[in-house]
Amino acid sequence: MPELPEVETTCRGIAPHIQGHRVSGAIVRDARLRWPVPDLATRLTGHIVRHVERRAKYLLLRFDHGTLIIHLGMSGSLRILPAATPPRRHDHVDLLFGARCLRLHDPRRFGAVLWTADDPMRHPRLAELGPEPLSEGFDGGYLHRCAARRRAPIKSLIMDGHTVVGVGNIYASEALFLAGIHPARASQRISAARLDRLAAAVKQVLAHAIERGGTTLRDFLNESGEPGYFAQELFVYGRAGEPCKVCGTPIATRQIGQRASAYCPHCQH
DNA sequence: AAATTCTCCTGAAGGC
DNA sequence: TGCCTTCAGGAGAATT
Repeated sequence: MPELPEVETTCRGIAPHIQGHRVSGAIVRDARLRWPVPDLATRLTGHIVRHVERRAKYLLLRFDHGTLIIHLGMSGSLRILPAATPPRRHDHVDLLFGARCLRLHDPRRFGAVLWTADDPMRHPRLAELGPEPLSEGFDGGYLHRCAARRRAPIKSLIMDGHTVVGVGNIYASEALFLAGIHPARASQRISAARLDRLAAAVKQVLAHAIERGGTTLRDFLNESGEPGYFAQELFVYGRAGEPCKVCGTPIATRQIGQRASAYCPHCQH
């Protein structure tokens, strides 16, 4: 499940291999992703990838005549491989660069490959997104304004891309633990001081994970490509029933906004 | 407007 | 061993 740190790591991993390189062809083996994949061969062959960047969990491959927008969904991954590498099951899309290719693998097909000839930031998928969590625009004050008069659980609020992008279930859970805030607490009933701590915690867990992802052996030229987080560093996510690492109380879980949510009943209020 | 529910899809895990 | 059921999960769409 690619979270923001993994998408960022993917972005950094593939950029050196395709930025400034000319697309020599494309193969769409299965166009049935979240939305139908457009005819990439016709659209991209002969064009040069000018820049690779990330916005939220979207990867943007900028060309002179438009931008390819890629989302990895729940199970997607991108790798740089020899173009002749036989495709495995669920290898849906190849962007060819001479002897190499950028290959999209996505078993659950929740991912997306979209094309826009206009400013990608105005694309319907990107236009309404909130600030990047690691940007200056995201802080306690901003979160406090978002939380005002909102009765939704704080966990739902920070996982909503309109509030802030890239905070998935793992990092929302971990950040709320670090901030000592119960995931189900009504957003409007949390003090500005505690929201300061929450914003800081979100930045902390994401920055740490990105740092780990960047320093971990991730070779986009070969296999590898494991999750960008480390189970032994998690305080609550995936630890239901296990003792809290701080106080020893068993970690509890409950459904919040259709998502499993783990928290420490003693440390989080 | 805000909140909630439904939906997509497959691999993994659990039950027997 | 193997078949069947259940479930997770990002985020858009539909619904209340």
